[in-house]
Amino acid sequence: MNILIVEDEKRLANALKQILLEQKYMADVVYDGNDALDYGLSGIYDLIILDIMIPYRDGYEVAYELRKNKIETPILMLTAKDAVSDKVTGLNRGADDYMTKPFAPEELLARVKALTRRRGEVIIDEADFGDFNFNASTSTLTKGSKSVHLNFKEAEILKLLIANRDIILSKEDIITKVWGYDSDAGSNNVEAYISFLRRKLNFVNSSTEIKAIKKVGYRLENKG
Amino acid sequence: MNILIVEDEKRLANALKQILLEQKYMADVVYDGNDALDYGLSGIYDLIILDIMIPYRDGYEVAYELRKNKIETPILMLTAKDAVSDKVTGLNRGADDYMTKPFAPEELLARVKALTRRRGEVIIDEADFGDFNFNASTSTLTKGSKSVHLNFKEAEILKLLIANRDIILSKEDIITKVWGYDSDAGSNNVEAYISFLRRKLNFVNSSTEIKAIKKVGYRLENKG
DNA sequence: CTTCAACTATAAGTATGTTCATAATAAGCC
DNA sequence: GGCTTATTATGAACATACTTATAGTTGAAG
Repeated sequence: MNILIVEDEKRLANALKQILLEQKYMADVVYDGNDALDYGLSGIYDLIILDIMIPYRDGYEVAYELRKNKIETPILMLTAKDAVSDKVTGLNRGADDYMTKPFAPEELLARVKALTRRRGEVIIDEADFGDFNFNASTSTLTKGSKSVHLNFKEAEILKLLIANRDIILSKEDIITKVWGYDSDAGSNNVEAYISFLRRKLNFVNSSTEIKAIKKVGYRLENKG
Repeated sequence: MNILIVEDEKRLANALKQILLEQKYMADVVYDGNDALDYGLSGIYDLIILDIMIPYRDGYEVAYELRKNKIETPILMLTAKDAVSDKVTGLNRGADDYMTKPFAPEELLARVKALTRRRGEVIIDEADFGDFNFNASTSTLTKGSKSVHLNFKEAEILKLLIANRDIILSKEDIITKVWGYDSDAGSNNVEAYISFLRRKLNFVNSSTEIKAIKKVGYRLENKG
């Protein structure tokens, strides 16, 4: 899956690329409207993430030109939170969706997923690890007949741990991915949630453990 | 858009049909697994909402048979909340998504929308009424440079009011659609939220009013 | 044994949703 | 028009869920 990121703020552009690469998307980055148009017109992308406030041509114009040239690539527009939104109202008619900055990585990924979903593709977001099952669409952690509901942050962290079962996740990783790239959450926030998660894993009698590797991070481990 | 509802609990089946018809979907209802298969095999549906616990053949079997017969219609499975979910884990591989009962109409509609979305179709959920703009994907109510965030219930009610701009919505309607078909919320719940909404409309200096029609319901009105 | 990272209980903060009591308002009646 | 009554409006209290912050405890490595 190929994604074009159009964003002049380098820090954000890199963060976006990072987030997408980790989810096995391919991502290219350009920093202004002219390049955006060049790259976009190639038609090789499955999605274009397009900031509105960019040099040379703004996002609206890029979207408009692409559509005029019969490029049907889905466009996810990014707007600043304080931007006057009636401008948006009338103008973003080339976009398929948009979101306001700043945003949490998960929100971005959900939208990217929706926009790149192919007909017939399964939505169910259910994962197994060790002896438990985690249903992301209902945020329910189950083992046998026991279930608990996970709240948002617990669920995000558990999903991360499951997705990265083979590598050790650092607290910084977790903060960046769950709290957001510009969050100021501290490491203890992560520790607290890890603690909540362990309690719930324990509650459903799972034999899976969240192992802490000192000074490095966390990893799921399946004792059994 | 054609939807097949497979649900033996009549009350729920009717509620589902109601909800869908109001959103301009076409909906047929059948009450058991045999009929589900007959109807489903016709291939005329864009979506099948399939309860698991139904007479003759359960939902899993229906889904499996459909897929075996090359029917690619998206399937949204319904499960009871207390159903043992590891059964689900292994078996629902014919389904595209599923949700647990009971659910709020909006959750259903969101999933239906996702499953029936066509490539290139716009997701942006933004509505204008009178002088304000409401962005459903960020739950933001805006007029000019002023914005407020609406919480879930406020947003749902406002969406309802906008969508039904020409008719008067009764409190019962609102309860059914926002709180759910089996909710026991009272009319004052609605009144309270209407009050919150008016305060927020006022905060952004909108000249739009939520007009109360005594003994009947509410309607948006655009003074200006 | 000491030290530092990790752990966890608990409290405080924030957002949301519900309920209750009372105030305001409109409609019907004299 | 005033009076009565039913309905709606609203502030405040209450309840709950989630998140963050504080601080003391535990435990492993050196």
